[in-house]
Amino acid sequence: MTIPDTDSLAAKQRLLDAAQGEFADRGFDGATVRTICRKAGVNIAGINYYFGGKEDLYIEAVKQAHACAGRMDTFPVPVAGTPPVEKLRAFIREMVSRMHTPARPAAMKLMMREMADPGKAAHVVVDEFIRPAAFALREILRELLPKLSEERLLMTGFSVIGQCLFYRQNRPITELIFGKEAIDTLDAESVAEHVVQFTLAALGFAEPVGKGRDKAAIRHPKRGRRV
Amino acid sequence: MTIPDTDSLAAKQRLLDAAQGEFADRGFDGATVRTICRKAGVNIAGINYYFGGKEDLYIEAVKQAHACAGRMDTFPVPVAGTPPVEKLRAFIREMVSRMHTPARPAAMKLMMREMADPGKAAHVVVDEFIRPAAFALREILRELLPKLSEERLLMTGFSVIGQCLFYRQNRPITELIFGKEAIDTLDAESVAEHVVQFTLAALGFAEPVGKGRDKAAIRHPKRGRRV
DNA sequence: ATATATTTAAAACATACGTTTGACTTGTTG
DNA sequence: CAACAAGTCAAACGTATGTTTTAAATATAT
Repeated sequence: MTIPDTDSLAAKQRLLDAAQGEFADRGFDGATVRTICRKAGVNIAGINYYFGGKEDLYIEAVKQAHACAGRMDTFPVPVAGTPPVEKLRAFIREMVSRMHTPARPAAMKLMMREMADPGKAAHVVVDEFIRPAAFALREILRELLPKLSEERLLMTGFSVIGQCLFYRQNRPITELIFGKEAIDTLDAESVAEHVVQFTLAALGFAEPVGKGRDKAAIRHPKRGRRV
Repeated sequence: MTIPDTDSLAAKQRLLDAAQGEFADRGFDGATVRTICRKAGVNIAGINYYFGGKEDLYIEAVKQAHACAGRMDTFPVPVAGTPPVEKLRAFIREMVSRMHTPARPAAMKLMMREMADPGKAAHVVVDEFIRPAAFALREILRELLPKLSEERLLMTGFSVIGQCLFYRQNRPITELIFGKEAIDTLDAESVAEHVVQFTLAALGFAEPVGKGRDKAAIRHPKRGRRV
């Protein structure tokens, strides 16, 4: 029995990286083992040798992707006593930021693809990435709006997430409608600011959109409830 | 030259219907011409005979789908003089309704799939289905909030659409997270009501979520701006 | 009624895919 | 050195797919 040397480890890792890119760009069916192996500089047989088959390679690629993209439960945890409004603001900022300019675009792309129609690797993404974020948001909202029913709490969370996901899930379509240039001008900061204000206003913690003086209205609400 | 008789029309139409279902369920690559032909009760050669190939069949299926799903620019046009708030309310209701319980589920599914990663039939869907709706919404919002910049106008529209699309685009994932039962209880009416109130509150035309008396707050805003 | 065009049917074709095979190289161990 | 396992490689295998071909059946028009 030999301990795999650096070269073989590198081969396996190159395979995973190439797979991540190809699966992200073309999906499970669209990607071919031949292309992945060529991009990785590994022989065709390498996939079956190291992973046992295309499907196992895919699952491993998704696992690595979700690890690389950063886990949702590692959101910057606010210091104790942070007002819930600030927690919500931080959550939205982080969410929009990760959607807009992820550290590993291919990894994020692959994860989103797996979310779009969940396959055999979905539960991994959900368990370690999505669910913690969803529950964290729900707790923030519960703290913010204690009187809200569970159903409304759920839908309110969906309203927040829906806004954040929209720009990533529908970017190609929005570019087709309004032109690539118009969409490109919407940087992560602007989007985050907008979603924060839109959401806080909807919940009564900031001036309504179109009132007040934009960002100033967010930071110093005059009619918004205090927390 | 002969006019196609009813049987041949039926064969072509059966092919289109079967294609719509298969493409919707399995995507372009996942669907096979053999399965489509079998479901349509037509010989394998029929696809190439009637449409010239799988791809042309797909495009035709998408065209028929967008026609069946109802064109977005045929949204119930409000009577002249309708307050913009009412227009927005009607828009959201129609949008959520069509997303939640479409008249032709397969058709809607196929359209959403084509939107998710736009292919050769995307421009058809965009030109005749999506763009009119997007522009209509923008005009409603412009009328509602004349002072808003173009950029904010765009993002506000995205906030509305993002909420409406979320439930359809992410239903499988939400079911994985919160359980199928919890999601199933969110009927179209509840969702529409919530999105309407959330949005109107964000724009300053209704009570914030969690304040007031739910629907009553929507219909009789006390602090909301008058229109 | 005959000729022509249209439609249906079965089989074959060419290609691309995931996988497997078997030989060859390399590195470690007794 | 010999033996053995791990890694690498090119070639082949079996299968599924979209398409084409060829021929028969059916309908339409003159």
